[in-house]
Amino acid sequence: MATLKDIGAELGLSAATVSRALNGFPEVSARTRDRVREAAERLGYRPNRSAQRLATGRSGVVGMIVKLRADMSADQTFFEVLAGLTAALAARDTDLVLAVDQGDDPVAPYARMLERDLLDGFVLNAPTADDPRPAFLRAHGVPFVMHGQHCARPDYPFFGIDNPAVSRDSVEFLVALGHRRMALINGETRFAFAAERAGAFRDAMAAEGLALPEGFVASGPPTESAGYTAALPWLAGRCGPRPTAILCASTPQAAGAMRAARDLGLKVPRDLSVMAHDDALPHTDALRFDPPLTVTRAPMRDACAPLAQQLIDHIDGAPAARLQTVIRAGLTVRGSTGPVPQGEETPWPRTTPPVTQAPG
Amino acid sequence: MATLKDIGAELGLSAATVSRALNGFPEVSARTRDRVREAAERLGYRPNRSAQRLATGRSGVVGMIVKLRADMSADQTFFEVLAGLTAALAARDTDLVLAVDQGDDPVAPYARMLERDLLDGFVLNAPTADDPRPAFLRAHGVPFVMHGQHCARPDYPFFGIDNPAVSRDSVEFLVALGHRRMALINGETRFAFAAERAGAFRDAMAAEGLALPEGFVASGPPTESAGYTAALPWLAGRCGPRPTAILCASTPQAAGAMRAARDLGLKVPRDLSVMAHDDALPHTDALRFDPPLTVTRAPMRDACAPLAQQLIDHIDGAPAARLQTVIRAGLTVRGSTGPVPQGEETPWPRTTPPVTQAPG
DNA sequence: ATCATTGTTCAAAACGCTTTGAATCAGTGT
DNA sequence: ACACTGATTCAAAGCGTTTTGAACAATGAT
Repeated sequence: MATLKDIGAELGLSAATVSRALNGFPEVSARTRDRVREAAERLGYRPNRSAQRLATGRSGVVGMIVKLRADMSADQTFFEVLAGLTAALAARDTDLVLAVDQGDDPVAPYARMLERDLLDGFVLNAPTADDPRPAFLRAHGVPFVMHGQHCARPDYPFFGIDNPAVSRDSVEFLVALGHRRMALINGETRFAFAAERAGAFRDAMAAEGLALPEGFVASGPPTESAGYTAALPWLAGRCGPRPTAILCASTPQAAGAMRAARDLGLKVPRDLSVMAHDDALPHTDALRFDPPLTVTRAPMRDACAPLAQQLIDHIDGAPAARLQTVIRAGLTVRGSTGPVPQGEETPWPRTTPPVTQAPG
Repeated sequence: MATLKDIGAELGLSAATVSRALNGFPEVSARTRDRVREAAERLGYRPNRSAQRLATGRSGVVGMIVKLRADMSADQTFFEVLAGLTAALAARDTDLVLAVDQGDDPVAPYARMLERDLLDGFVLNAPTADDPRPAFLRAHGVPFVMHGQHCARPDYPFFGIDNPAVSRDSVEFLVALGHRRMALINGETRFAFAAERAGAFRDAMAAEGLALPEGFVASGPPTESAGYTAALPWLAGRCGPRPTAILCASTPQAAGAMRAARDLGLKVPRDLSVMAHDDALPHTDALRFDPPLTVTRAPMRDACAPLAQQLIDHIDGAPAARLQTVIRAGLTVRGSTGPVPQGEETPWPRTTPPVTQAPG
């Protein structure tokens, strides 16, 4: 295996110059750089990672904790993220090591990983509303990046979508179609994204002057059956006048809602509009919607490269404030939404005094 | 962060002695070793992995390729193995990095990983009958360990179970109960373990002088529906006299076979004996069998520590021949097997001349 | 001719560990 | 007293990088 010294000897240069040339430092002449690059290529030079890491003081390893369910399965998104992250991190000469965890303490696995190995940082995912991990890792001085965000304005690097906008855009879109009774099938409320979406959904309804009885906000996992179970009583009219539009946190939930409508003889979009947020996970792409589903869309796949980039920049010392990305999901109108049905333009009655709209 | 030199300074020793003391070399006196250990503990010493790796010439990283299905899911056993392996490898100061792969070429992902990073070795799993990976990795001089084995007598380190014995023990057990018509619901035939089990099943039947029409060996994934689909026509008598015992490659398949029996009004074990090989995966533990299932059992969880150990020993230079573990699955008799039903003691008719038993 | 300036390169130190070969020290037998 | 052991310990070299501080050469200005 060729080393820097070998290349230097080959060209009559010092190892220092060769190192600089390969790392693109400005003070080496263009001619030298080219000669070095050529020789490195020719000799099949591969930098020794251990030596690089020793010299730079970094381990070149970042960690991620995989939260397992009791049945030893993980989030559907896991492999998608794993594939994307390993590739993106590899491009920056960094390895990803995983630890699986089944415990109740959210920070314990991080503590274990920290004391065992020296990691350069962590990738966190699935933030909960009162997530203790950011404070814990900050206290230990460990860089990390979050996939998502656990509060509206975090002080750490993260990549997430504008969750309030998802709800707001959806409500406004439905209102423009004349809808006045919109229900929400949300994600699991322990997750921060779900809390944000629910809050913004309520705010948006209030901003439109529309009542929203509590019973018309459900929450559950991103499964077809969760969508079905939530939608069925609403559409059967068991909770009061049925909603004319249902907003779902995930596409499988939307599939369930549509099945509930079908079972009750309701036509989409004639009698009911259904829309969802779409993470564009490959396994849900297989869901064939009829009619095709109107969605707000933000491919999860697109998160990996920025996450890797931002984490490594943060490890390299970039301030967190510069490493925050919020993307706005785009609204794609398809066939599952339509104008409010004739005669169904009445909002729900107010069950409680109107909510005072939050400032801002 | 304390270094070896710090500890040496603290005790008036050289870094070399401290290194030896901590690594348990025999030439340091017991007193010194204790003092060093105490000081290391007190100063919170953690060895710098990069420095260790640079000095020893090893990267401290081993790789594993995760084969994904088209729907971005992996083997059910994946997380079980991941958790066990990372823990076992961590105990030997080694990290596991994963690469996910969806391609058709079995060796391409290994080639990619090799050229990108310098790995100390690989963990391979799910060997197929004509697995090209051992030859490829050997040609590149990369150590590896196999979970399972791709042929009867491999020349590489592996940890696997004695698959022929699984079939043999099961057949002999059923024969002892008087059964003469046994059918096999096997694993997917591309996997080596399934080929071994099928071969040994046929041999064992032949050794008992029993006919085995081709139609009574099925194969499929380890799912309940695969078991059901395979068993139903047999039990309905559509393929000739129905088997009095069914041997399954996995417990979900056994669940399917038992459901098929129930649907046809057959009682287990009165009318049909069912047994299976049990990998003891946690997600299948949830399967409640009624009656409880007779199994050959070899917990997959037990494979991780030996796999890690053998791989690292191999990297350290131990010869492959010393690093091969074959465990014999134990037979646990429960309620799903019983004596052959009265009047069903007749073997299947020979459809072809009796197979000459393979030597050995 | 001299002096600064800029651009390019180098030798050497550092990173923290392992390992080699030599040195020290106690104890033993002569 | 002597050399000879065996048990401990040490200083130094090395692993392959990155980075520092200095050196060198070419250029331009004085």
